[in-house]
Amino acid sequence: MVAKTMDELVSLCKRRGFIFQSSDIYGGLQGVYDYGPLGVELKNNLKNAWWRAMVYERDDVEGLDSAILGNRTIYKYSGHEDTFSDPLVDCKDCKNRMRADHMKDKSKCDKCGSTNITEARDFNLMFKTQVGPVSDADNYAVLRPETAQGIFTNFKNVLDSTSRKLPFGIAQIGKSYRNEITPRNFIFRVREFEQMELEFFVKPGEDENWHKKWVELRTQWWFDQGLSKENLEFEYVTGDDLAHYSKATTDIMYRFPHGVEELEGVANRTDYDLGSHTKAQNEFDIQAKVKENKESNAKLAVLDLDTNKWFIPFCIEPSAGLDRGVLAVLTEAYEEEALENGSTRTVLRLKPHLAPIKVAVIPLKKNHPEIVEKAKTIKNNLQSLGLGRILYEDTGNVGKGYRRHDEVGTPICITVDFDSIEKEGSPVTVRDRDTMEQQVVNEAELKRFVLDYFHSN
RNA sequence: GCGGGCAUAGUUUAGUGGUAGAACCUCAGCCUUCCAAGCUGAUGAUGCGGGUUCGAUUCCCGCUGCCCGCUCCA
Repeated sequence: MVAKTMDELVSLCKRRGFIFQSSDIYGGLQGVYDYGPLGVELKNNLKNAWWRAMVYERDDVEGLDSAILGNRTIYKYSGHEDTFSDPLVDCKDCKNRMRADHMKDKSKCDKCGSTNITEARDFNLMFKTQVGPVSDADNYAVLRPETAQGIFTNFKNVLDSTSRKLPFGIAQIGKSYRNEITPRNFIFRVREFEQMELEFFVKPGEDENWHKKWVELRTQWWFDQGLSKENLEFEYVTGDDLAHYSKATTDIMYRFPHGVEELEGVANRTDYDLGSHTKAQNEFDIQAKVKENKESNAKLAVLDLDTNKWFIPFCIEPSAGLDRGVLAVLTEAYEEEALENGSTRTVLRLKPHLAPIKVAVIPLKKNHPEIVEKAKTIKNNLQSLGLGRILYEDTGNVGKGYRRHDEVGTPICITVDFDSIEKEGSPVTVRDRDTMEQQVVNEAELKRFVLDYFHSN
């Protein structure tokens, strides 16, 4: 009995404190959302899982946290100033490209008069902001439209400080900003969003194999986050649909409530970015079509030890939307389960490592001092394991506590009852979210039990 | 950006030109020895701004936000 519409998710997210409309008390701000008490836990858990897999568990990736504000010159050479501009119309016949708001006749190509033209396509505007006290139209910085450029512009810094050799990657998680014309579908398409990007640098010629490899690795990672095979698809982006920097892109698509859409894009960015940002471009055999650059002060190249020649690496980019990941994980986990007695329960079957609350400790009677004290002691002991948030839960009765935690995805609930304070070994009841089954565990074994549970799931 | 729809407690909703009822949730207390039980009580809403009117949550206009289609690509 799976029931999941976007409305159901939005409602649950607000009710339980995962995600709120931003600036809500002043009418909201289009395409901007805030993460609440449980949302921040879920998002951080997903983020940490990515960082662990991409940085800690690999020997060929370094981390980075670059600034959101950037010198606009970065985006002149990255190609974003040209492509993230005003709404454009393309003529399919003569390939003429026009600004929609400057066209003489909105239905005809200015150049050849053909009516075979595309809709006005908005290449998302970048956000600009004034830096420093002087207001000057030319004196502005931009909010990055992708975290990637911070990686390319720090390429030499990272190389110089870590003595990396190809192939190697630089990983970054952070906010990006795009002035989307149409934010839509909850946190799917928004103006402020968070990306998890890896730029993986390889020798030209090895790029296509690495591209394939990264699609596989990233797909497996999404499975590890609980997404099921039947809800994932691939889309091979070709021709005009490719981004300006890409030679080939494979999109990892997920079946969201509103349709099958991109969760992560794995692009072969070739030598486009380093080639665009490097100085002395003509010293290298740059394959991508890049703009002439006389402003950069660094060579973004590596030395080929075999030929003793400097060259610009190719770059494979797995770029995932963190907010989209949160939405996918929530979509996958949400279930209205029909119970035998005819009632239903809402349960978020999140992978334990993603659950916002790891364990809830519930006193059977909230006004029984000894039971309450024992429950709080157990809560504190489990908290010290460092697994994440452990919650002392004493609202309502036990059944109510279970249902409440089913709904937010807490994998296990521990109930402290009279046996726990009267019997030898202080047994408590451990109740499983997915099966609703219970088992008795002595207090002394509880830490081990919980650790084992989270390590094996 | 274009076209269409919507906006009442946290959620789901009822209703009215005379300033709003409910259910669930939440909170306090009682009760309760394991799956949203019961009893008592409590908090809480007409998105924002203007107009018409004696009086607007209701009618009109504007704004904002959300949803659907076009569009998109993290």
